[in-house]
Amino acid sequence: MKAGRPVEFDKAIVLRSAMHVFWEKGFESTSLQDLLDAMQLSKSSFYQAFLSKEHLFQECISNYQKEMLESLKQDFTNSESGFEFIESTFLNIANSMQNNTKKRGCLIINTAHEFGQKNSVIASIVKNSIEKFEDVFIQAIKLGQSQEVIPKSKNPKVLAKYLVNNMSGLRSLIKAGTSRKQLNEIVDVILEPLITK
Amino acid sequence: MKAGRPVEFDKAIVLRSAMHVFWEKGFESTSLQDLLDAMQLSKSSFYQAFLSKEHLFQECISNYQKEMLESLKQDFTNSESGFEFIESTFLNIANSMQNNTKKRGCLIINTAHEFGQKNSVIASIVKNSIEKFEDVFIQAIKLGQSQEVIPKSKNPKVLAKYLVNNMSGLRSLIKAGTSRKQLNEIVDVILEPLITK
DNA sequence: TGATTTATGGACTATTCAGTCCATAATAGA
DNA sequence: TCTATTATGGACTGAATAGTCCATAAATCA
Repeated sequence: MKAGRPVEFDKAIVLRSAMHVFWEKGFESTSLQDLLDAMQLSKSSFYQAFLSKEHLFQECISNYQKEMLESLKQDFTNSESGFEFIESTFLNIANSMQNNTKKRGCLIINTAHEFGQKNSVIASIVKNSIEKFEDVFIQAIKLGQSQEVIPKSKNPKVLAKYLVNNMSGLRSLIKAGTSRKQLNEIVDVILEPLITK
Repeated sequence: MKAGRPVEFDKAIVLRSAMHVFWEKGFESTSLQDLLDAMQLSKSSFYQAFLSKEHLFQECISNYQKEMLESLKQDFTNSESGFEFIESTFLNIANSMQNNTKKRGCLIINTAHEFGQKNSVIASIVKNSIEKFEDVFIQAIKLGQSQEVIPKSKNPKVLAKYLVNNMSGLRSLIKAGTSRKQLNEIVDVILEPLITK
């Protein structure tokens, strides 16, 4: 029935390329040309496939969230201790700054900063993402409680939000140039409310 | 000896106007026209007085830092308890989100996010600012320790960095749309390491 | 008043921006 | 091979960008 010239690129691959550019430079500072170069697409193909820079961005942050969440869940599944999962998640962030590419921080948090509440579609993707991350922490905290490491008096939901708060904070401090050693010292304090009282 | 047409604007006043625009929109998304409108200046006067958009921005964030730091120090001076000063600082942030204008967050943290380490001049202003804020917290923690509220076993420098970390985190969560109630719950947890053990 | 000095308004430039459009290329099915 | 269909390259648009430049305005000093 239908026919037509076939697409010459793999959508998943070019989406990933675009995501990395946005992650590196943010939305506003990424020009269409930056995207076309990274994605190796002509303008026509770009607009045909992604409608606009903003639509593409939405796809990118949704993709990012999906990948990061899966990776976090995987780490959690592989971990036997609720507390140690949380601890290693934070240590990973603190030590990721040695890696230049990781100074980009978290695309979701970056987006929260760049967009705030200005764009409702993007704001809701951000909010939803944060809640998903929280959910993983909630499960880890509950596991830690059942393992008698985290006190049962603590409210898992509140603690999880506190953890997300500190994840965001670390991202900011990394961008501000805080040293790895200092970040690790901070992480020690961050974990205290999980085990005291 | 010298003469010449006198300047028709108050530099401090127009600087403050510019600062508010940058605070609201960030550096990149603020156009020169936005600035000229807010400052009520012609292009010539602008460039004569401020050299470039970037120079102006540097002046603005330096000014912001000065003002905020003075305000924080004032609060500290007016406070009798080291712990209560810290507590009320955090509660203020958590509750500031009701105010629309405060959703702008902290200009220094916003700048850390927007620039990262891309611009060394700006990066060093940001780093310096953060250290100044830390210093106030260090003093407050030491006061709290002498008042037997904060355990003397704690390292004031590390605790102060932890507090800055959480300040940044709160700014992010506010931008991401977290509710006031949730922010207040988070603050309760944030303060725990100051008083336990 | 006239000379000097500085500020200002606004025209101008060159670049970049996101996005459109169309002629053409490349395929599948008949 | 012919037709229908979709993808693509690249020219083009109009708006916005930061920044320059110069003639003129407005003041002081002599």
